[in-house]
Amino acid sequence: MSKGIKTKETILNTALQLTSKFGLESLSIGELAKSVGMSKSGLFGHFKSKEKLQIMVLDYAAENFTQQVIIPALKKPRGLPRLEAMMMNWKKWSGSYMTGGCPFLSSIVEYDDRPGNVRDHVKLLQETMIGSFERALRVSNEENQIRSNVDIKQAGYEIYANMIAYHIYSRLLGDKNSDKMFTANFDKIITSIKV
Amino acid sequence: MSKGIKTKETILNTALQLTSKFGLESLSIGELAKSVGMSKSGLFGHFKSKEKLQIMVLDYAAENFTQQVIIPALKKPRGLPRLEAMMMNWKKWSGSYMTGGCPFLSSIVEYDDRPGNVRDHVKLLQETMIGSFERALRVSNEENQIRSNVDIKQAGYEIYANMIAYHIYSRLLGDKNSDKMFTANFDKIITSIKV
DNA sequence: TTTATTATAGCACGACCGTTCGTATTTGGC
DNA sequence: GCCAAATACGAACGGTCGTGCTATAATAAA
Repeated sequence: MSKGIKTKETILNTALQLTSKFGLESLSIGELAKSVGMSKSGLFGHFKSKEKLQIMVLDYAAENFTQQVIIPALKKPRGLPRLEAMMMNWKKWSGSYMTGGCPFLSSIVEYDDRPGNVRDHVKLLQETMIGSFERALRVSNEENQIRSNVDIKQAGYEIYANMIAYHIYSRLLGDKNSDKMFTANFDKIITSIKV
Repeated sequence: MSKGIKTKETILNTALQLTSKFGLESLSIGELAKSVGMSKSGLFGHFKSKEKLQIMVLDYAAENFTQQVIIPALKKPRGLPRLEAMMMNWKKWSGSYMTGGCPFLSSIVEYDDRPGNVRDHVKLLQETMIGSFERALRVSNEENQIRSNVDIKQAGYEIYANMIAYHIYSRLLGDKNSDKMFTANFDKIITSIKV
């Protein structure tokens, strides 16, 4: 492996941490270079623009998400157990950034009203994630774990809602019951669709 | 009324619109002055720092929220009808900013990991809003509209989750069914706690 | 080891940031 | 209409932003 992509990895790793704390927009090249310990122009050379850096950070986070949340869940039985594993993995993953929260959430909100490549990319990644949940739900349907008339998109929406709310309750509000409420709500959603 | 607070009102009005689109942090004094049509230093004189401007924008938005969401709902009967009215008013209110979404959401996410006055203020305002929902739920309890063993904090959490998810589904994902899913989820929550 | 390529640093650029200051203009009370 | 107070302006400050350019240092290929 060439040295180039190795430092790139280092940069993205630091960038992801900063993003999780300050958001994708506040991620500045100068500050990032300082954190990594290299010159601004040296770092800049790896990405040809700030926008490309942002998108690479998003992809890096997505890859991270897949490895930590999706892949391990595939070891569980198809359907609901797999979905539940995803939830638990996500909770652990989003809490694993000591200084910040889910690296996507800030990007979601920052760019939801700003057309452009970054917004498109954020949107794509969120759709992919929600798609994973919906797929698990469809499989649950095939396996007769949930009622056949369940509205899968609606269930995915509710699951997603639970994740975001948990994030805000635990991070902004600092509610010590947020873990309990997250689990209770997820259980409630599952109970409402189970056969 | 003195001219000073009249222009201040104008400034805050424009600032709120910009905030709803770009977030509190991206709100720059120069850009804001240009939008309002006055000099940067002239505008700056009304607020003694950027942080004070940000907090005033938050308070202005909160006042706006109270007037458009809470007050009108008070005309409805106590308890659940009032809560439902709040939801509908909020949906209309958060969609009333043509260019952006709920002016709070961006601030919530931007500042959830950054200690300081802005964060404290955002937190306070969110707690106040959620408190309004919880109060309506407690009244619903007194009026025997919901079961006496309902966990009010949990119900407030779920209602809040629905609001945030609706926002993201409609704004970022552009899902045309988000209205339907929002209503369906709210109804589901209410049904689950009703007597 | 020499060579070609890649990676990094240093410097400078124009633009914008929040903020301060001195000065002009406008306003409201008398 | 006068005068003090409130309001607005223009210019400038030290910083930081993203982004080029050029030259040097480290690496990979020959």
